[in-house]
Amino acid sequence: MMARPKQRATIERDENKRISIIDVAREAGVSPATVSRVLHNKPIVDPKVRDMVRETVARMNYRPSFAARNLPMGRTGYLALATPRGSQNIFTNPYVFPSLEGIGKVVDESSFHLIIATTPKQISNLLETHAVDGMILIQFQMDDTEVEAIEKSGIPAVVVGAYKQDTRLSVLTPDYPTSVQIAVEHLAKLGHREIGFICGPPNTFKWRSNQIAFGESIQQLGLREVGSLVTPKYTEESGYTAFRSLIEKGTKPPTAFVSTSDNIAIGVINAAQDCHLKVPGDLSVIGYGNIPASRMAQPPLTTVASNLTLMASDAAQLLIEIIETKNYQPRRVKYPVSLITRESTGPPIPGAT
Amino acid sequence: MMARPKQRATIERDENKRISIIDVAREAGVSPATVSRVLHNKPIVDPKVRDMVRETVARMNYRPSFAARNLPMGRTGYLALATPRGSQNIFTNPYVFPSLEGIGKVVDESSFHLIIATTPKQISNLLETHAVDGMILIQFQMDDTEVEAIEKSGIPAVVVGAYKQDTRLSVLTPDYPTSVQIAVEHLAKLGHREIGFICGPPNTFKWRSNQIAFGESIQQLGLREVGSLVTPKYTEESGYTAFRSLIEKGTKPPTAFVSTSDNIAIGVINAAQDCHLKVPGDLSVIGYGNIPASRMAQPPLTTVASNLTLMASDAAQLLIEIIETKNYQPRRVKYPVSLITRESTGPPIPGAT
DNA sequence: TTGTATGCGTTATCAA
DNA sequence: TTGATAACGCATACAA
Repeated sequence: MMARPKQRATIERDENKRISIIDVAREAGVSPATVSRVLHNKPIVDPKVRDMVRETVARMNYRPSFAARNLPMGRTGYLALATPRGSQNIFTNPYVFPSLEGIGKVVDESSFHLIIATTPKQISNLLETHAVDGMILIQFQMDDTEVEAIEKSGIPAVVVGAYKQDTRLSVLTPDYPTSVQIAVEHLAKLGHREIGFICGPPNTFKWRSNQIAFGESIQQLGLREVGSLVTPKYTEESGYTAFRSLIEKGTKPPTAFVSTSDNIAIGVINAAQDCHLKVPGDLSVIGYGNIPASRMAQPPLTTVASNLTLMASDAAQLLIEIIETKNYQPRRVKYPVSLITRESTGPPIPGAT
Repeated sequence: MMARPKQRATIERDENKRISIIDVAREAGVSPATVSRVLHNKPIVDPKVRDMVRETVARMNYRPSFAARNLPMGRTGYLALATPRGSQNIFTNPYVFPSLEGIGKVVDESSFHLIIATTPKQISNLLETHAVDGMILIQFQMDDTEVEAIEKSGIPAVVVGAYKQDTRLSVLTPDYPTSVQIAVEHLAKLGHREIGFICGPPNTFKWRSNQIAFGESIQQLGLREVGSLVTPKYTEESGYTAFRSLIEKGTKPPTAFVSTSDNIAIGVINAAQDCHLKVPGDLSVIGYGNIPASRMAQPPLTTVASNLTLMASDAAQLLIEIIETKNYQPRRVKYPVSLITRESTGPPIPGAT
């Protein structure tokens, strides 16, 4: 009863139908298994047969189906780059492109394709349909509800950036504490005694460790923390507004700010200049991220850089390794950061205004 | 690893194994077919059975496999956004994010997932493995060799931007000729009589139609074309260098430039200012694209805008329609453009320098 | 070294 | 209304 005769015999070729490995096998006069072995360069096949099959494959212009090939192996062959709020204005989110470059290099040389999910819905769809074998997570915040779903989905995932301690995911992080420390040290060396900290929104994973690092650095160098600000977003507008409100409240600003975001730092500089303060004479500002806009700022922004492209390519590599070896041991890697000195920092000039 | 006999029967649940529709069927005491019918809300199923199956699905937290579900339908369920040179510096390629936003909206509401291919290799891999059902093409140039492969692959594809006439692909294009025309008219109205054109690299699809449109506009308004430039890239550096070399050759520049790229225009402005020319007093400049940087430029750039997000979402919608209806009739749609007047254009001031 | 047979997880076509 | 069962296109134990 399983020998149900096929409607179509071999006589007529159906133009609409995809050509399959069976067609190739029949044409070459071998079994599908042999064709498969040739396609995968298995050594246990007769060179003559191999060449003949290869010729047939080429002549018929046969390409295996990606989905069908992965199905028996219990995988999809797709990875995802997941980043909520990803399609926002690029000035507020300049982190995806460098990541894409790093991931692209790895994907190029792998057998995987790359999905991009830039909305919560796309991310949860991916999870629910089992449409990817693993995920790279970028720019997630504590209140992004998808992290919960990802954690308990069991899907392999690698986080680039700060993330919680108690997790089954692997995490590749820039050395945020050191980034704050070298920023503070740079300002101290220039002669600043009163420094403010701008840490961005508190609902981010890096917030707490940065706060602690700043406090410690300040204390170690015998400086005073003055005029620190909290901003609701990592945007220029956020930084601008925060500084303006500081001034409007009549608070005397410090002589320097350390920000954990270039965008915020640029906003602060603009606000300060609009308040007729000279940067860096009256106010020095350090950012974080070394985004393209930081180089273009007036004055060009001193900032702390990490190699996001490298981190992303390492993340992709690690993710593929996890998928292929099924070694789900979470790993944590810390990446070095470096200070890029430009013109937004300098010695404080008392009474310059 | 395939026909490996199961060590354990139904008694103990194998944690490593994905739960399949068969597991659910067995648990619910029905056939897989019935479960499938419930999942697809087929009306021909007994309400009691339906509810019971739904409950079982929920209890077992069962999610159908995306790949297995699409395989019998002869499709993959994935679309691709393809853009060569995509991971370059975001300042030279600010077009992908708005596109991503538009496409994301459509993908969110569809049953498709979105692949992103930012290198030639990723694009050809996609083609060769049949890993996507269709492609959206952005920022392709005439000498991108992949267009040839895409054309003859037969895969459904929609191009956003300029593209050749003789093609089986659908094309959604901003109205480039009008963009040039309104730019020239704006300058004429301000009193400019000698205008230069900067059209970017000649190996792009929009080059020729733009050139023609500029010539016609100039002629119709009785103006003179002076000091037109060709740049090898759509970058700030390109624009900067081109203008500097004009000056260094001793050529007297026109009083205004129309550029087909914001990046180039910004580069020209910087070069002019470095040559001690006032913008817009000595030189007015119009760009194209309305990229974020155009608003931040000093002075803010007058430019021509098109709605890239809308075009991209329309492209995604059209692509899905093509795939689902199998109507491969190529379509062409032209999208309106509008002038955004900022401070980089003004009346020419003779002898201002 | 090669072919056969089975499984991957689902949908669709039957027959019951 | 439901249940077997054949595809979908491929990879791979196992037999030959």
